[in-house]
Amino acid sequence: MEYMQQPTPVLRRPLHEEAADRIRDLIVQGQLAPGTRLNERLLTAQFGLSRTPLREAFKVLATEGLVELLPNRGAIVSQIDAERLAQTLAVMGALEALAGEFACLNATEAQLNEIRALHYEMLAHHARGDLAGYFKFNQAIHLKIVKYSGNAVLHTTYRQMNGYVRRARYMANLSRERWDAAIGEHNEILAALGARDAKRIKALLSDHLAHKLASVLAELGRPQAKQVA
Amino acid sequence: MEYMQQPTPVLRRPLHEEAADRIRDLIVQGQLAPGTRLNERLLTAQFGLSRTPLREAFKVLATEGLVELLPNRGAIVSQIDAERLAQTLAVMGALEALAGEFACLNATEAQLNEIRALHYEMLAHHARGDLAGYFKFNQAIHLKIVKYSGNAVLHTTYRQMNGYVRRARYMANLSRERWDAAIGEHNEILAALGARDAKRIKALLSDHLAHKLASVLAELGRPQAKQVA
DNA sequence: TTTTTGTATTCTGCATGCAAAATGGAATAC
DNA sequence: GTATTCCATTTTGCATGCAGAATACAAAAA
Repeated sequence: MEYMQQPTPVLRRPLHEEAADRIRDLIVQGQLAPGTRLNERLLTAQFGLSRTPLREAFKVLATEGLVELLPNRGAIVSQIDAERLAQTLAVMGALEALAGEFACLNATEAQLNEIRALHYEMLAHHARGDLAGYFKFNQAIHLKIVKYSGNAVLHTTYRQMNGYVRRARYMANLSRERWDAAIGEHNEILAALGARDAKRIKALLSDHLAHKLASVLAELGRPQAKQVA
Repeated sequence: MEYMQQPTPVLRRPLHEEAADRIRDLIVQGQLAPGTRLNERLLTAQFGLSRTPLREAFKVLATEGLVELLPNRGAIVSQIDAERLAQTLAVMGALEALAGEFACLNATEAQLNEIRALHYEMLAHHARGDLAGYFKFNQAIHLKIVKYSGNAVLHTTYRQMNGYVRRARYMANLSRERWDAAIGEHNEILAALGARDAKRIKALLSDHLAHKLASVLAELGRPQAKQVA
């Protein structure tokens, strides 16, 4: 026979990937707080695998910046450093502005409608004063814009940085003014997307993320001297 | 006694880091061509370590995108995909434009002088028609600008992408016109840096990288349909 | 009490072992 | 000649073993 059997969809994923995904989720969701030690014995027992793939997962997560490897003292969940947070948000701003441009050019109408749906969900949560719900849909919108840019490198990079930033939970005391302003900005962003106005969306997203950064910096009390963010 | 002995500078680095660094260099320098299989037995023999840290290094390099892990078939040097290359260059453009702004604000005069020195070295190689020498100093200048932005996240991200891109060696047949134009752009960039003109350097770097991208796309024959780069 | 020292235990970093999968031919069938 | 089957060898993925570093903690000293 000369036909090929397609390589079995996903019979089994490598254990180190499985482990990395599970730990990553625990970290990003906040179940594993910054500074928490990642005890190998406990985690191998919890995940039902051996130390080898677990330790491989540690290395992957360290490369992503979610975990810190201390020589001879194992791995801890990386601390949320105010300066690094600010720097990351600055970079995310540039990335998302670029993503917005591409999304204007490449996104299908169906994809824009997905974003519109999320937008109205978000408005609903804002109207109710539900910050957590707002936050969730807000995140989803930003991620969709980046995804529909069609640039996979951009998407991967952005998501990784978002994983670091999400842990900060700085939104907890978002002021009402800033919240309302953000909603206004989102309305404009949606309009620009619908109009496929790349220049405008770039400017809007750039400003939107700059405001977000400013509000985070205010929250943190501007601990850094230089303006690298 | 209550004094602390400082934690020994670097008595020994973890083996997986050592291995990752060595393999990364081999890949970025082009000694290990895209598609090359990374045989564990050979590499452990060559590096004088066991499979465990070597395989950890593979996972790190896979996370960085330099290596691809094929289930049950080990690791290969990742292929240079034209689309991914274009997407990466687009992202690097946005990153470097941002870096330029920060560098204008943060770089010391001494740091600018370093960049000036590299610039003149580059001009010398251009004058001699030495493409390899030009390429080397051109790279160095761009990396310095990103470094002196003072944004470590930006720097790390940019360097990682640069590692992927460098392997393409697309500069091999840079046209004389484009080369001369690039030199002109670099002169302007240097002037804007010296003048600490953030707005201008952002525009200049954005254009400069867009031109670079265009020249690479021309080289590759524009294989992608959508404009995601 | 507070600090220091000694020691048992735990944990990490790396090497090695083992089963399953993949690879490379040689022999066979078409 | 080309394609298929079989088997030996290699290679991978993961588990386990072992030495040394780190940690915890009790006893001794200040």
